[in-house]
Amino acid sequence: MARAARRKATIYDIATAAEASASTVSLVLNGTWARYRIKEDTAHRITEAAKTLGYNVNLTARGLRLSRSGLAGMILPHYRNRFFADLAEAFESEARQRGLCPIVVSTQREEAVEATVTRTLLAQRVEFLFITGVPNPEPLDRLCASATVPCVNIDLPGPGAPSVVSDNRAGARHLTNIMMEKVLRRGGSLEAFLYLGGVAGEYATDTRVAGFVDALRTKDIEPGPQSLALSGYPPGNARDALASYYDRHGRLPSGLFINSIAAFEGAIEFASRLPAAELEEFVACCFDWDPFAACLPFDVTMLRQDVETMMERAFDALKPEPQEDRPLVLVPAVLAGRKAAEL
Amino acid sequence: MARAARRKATIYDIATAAEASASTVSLVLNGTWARYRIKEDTAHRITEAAKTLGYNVNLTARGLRLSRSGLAGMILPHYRNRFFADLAEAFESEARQRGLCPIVVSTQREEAVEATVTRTLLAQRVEFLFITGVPNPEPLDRLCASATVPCVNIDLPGPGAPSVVSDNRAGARHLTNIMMEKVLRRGGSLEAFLYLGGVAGEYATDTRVAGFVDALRTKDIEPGPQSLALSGYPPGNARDALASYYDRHGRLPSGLFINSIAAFEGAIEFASRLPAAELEEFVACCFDWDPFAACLPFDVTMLRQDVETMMERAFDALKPEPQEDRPLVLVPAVLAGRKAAEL
DNA sequence: CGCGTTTGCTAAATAGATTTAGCTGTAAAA
DNA sequence: TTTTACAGCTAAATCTATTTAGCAAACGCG
Repeated sequence: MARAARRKATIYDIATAAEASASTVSLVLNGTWARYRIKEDTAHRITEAAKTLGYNVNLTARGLRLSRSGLAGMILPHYRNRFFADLAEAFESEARQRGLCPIVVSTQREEAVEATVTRTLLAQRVEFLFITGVPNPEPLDRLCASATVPCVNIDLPGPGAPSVVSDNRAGARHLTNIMMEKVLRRGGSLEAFLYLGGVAGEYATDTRVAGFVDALRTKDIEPGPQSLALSGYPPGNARDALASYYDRHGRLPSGLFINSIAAFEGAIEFASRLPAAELEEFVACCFDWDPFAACLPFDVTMLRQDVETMMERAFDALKPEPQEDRPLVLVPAVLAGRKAAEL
Repeated sequence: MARAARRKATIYDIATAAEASASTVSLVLNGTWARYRIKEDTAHRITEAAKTLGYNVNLTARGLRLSRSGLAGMILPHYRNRFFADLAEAFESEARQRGLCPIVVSTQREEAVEATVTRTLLAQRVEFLFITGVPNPEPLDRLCASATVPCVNIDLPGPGAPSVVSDNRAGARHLTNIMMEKVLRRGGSLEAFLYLGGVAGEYATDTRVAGFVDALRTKDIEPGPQSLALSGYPPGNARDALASYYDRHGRLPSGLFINSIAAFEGAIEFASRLPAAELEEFVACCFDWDPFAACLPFDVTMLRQDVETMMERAFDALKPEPQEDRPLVLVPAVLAGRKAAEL
């Protein structure tokens, strides 16, 4: 216990202990010793010494020598919903399978943070960077390009790098179709549909709205601007937008398309204050999944984005041959949760 | 555009471009040049060259030289609930404020993963490691100790390192008191309380159960083993445990104490299949918060663990003087969400 | 002029690993 | 006979940034 807080052991310490050179230690510890025909006895002495000294390789030194950090970077807005949480975990799992150490950093959707975090990750020499949920990834793509670090845009695409996104349009169409069917079966009106949340001009929102409109048009309904409440990300905005709709119409929409889970938080904040009877009269859907949201006391259909496949595609996009022919990869989303089973 | 994919610029490239030595470049780029009386003109030439070459410091090289990686490590089970998600974000924010790059890695509650991830982070030379949600952190604490890397146990404590946890007992007592009051006001029975979820023998569960028991005893009720369904973490287990209680008693418990959000997921899976009337007859609480869970169609009180304060305390525990006098820091949890406002 | 100080900068050591070239001698292949 | 392969290992170069010791020129002062 005497001098417990001494320096960490290095290959030089092992070399001394095992009476060999540092190079030999390196070769042995890297398992390349067979190729370099080092005597089994020597190898054994070295591994023993390493164990005794509690040796742990210094990846900083290795990284410097090899110009490979062994780090895989990803930035995302936050972890507070299942989409990003699952995305982060899928990323970690894929990175680890490839022998890389994942670094995931959240940026709270702040442009300044996005830029500084990207710069830091590039300075840490991450071997590539996944950029998730950034409305305009182009400046970040440029930063990566100037550092010659490959990157992929996820969820929100950009022209500066290969991009992987959910098939928003098809998914939204599907969700809307399901809502329409349900409303028709109840004898409700398709005219009173509302799209809630998201940001106009942003790829994900625009493509989902397009799918929503696609579906309604098949029933000869042309949703006007009053059917679109693109209130942004903050839950409070969605709550207020829904409250305002309720005030204007004296009731909830017959079909509510919720852009994403953040808007859902706001919607439910308002809706849960209404009498139970009113909730039974409407149908909702959300382009995201959450286990609790799926159990709320009204009819809600949720779509789960296929984050595992998205991650696989993102790693594919890193491969040597740049797939110039398909810089934008669409991944279908899947129905999820309790209500999905009933369909 | 000719030779775009060349090597990244180093201080040597800048030295060549600015006709100075690498040392001067380093001094200038680190802002220490005033102290080393380097001419303003030289400094200017160097910063210009750095900008032109798109220089970005190599933190791997710096880390090797300084024996400081600038990395802050944390492991946690997953990101899929607000507790861990918020913890991760609080950690990132605190780490960044200290000029460190946060590395958070999830371990899926698998011991093997916990060990290998810890080893990897130590090899990356993180400056310290926060160990979160690990039932038995001791082996990991030992790994850190043998690498002379400070660590802190969070959420689940251990004797091997300073620990920071929520004040589970006081929080559980508080929640139970609230439930008892509500049940009494409704004229219900305090005998039919159930504690659901958690793992017997695990610190968090045991201390929460203790608080639950504390509160009931003040009303002269001694909860027996039939009042404790410590079904573990998987939501499915909690669902089945609650279903089994329902089968045996023909109704839900009058007061349901849910150990954590994971068990809540299972509970709601079962409960949401019951008729609405049954849900109105019972009261629940949970030692965790979730925005959707708080809006479910029955009376639920949620406690939010104060992750921001927990993180502050964890960083405090890193300070030079080891606070041997209080190796276990208790952080009070706070009532949260919609129902909290009604109290 | 001589001695000491200040200015402005650089050479060299250092951090901990990886990898290539090479040491010396023998035996097999060309 | 010459070349090559092999044995088992090590010295030395390399990766990039930091930091200290110290050099040369200019300057000050009596």
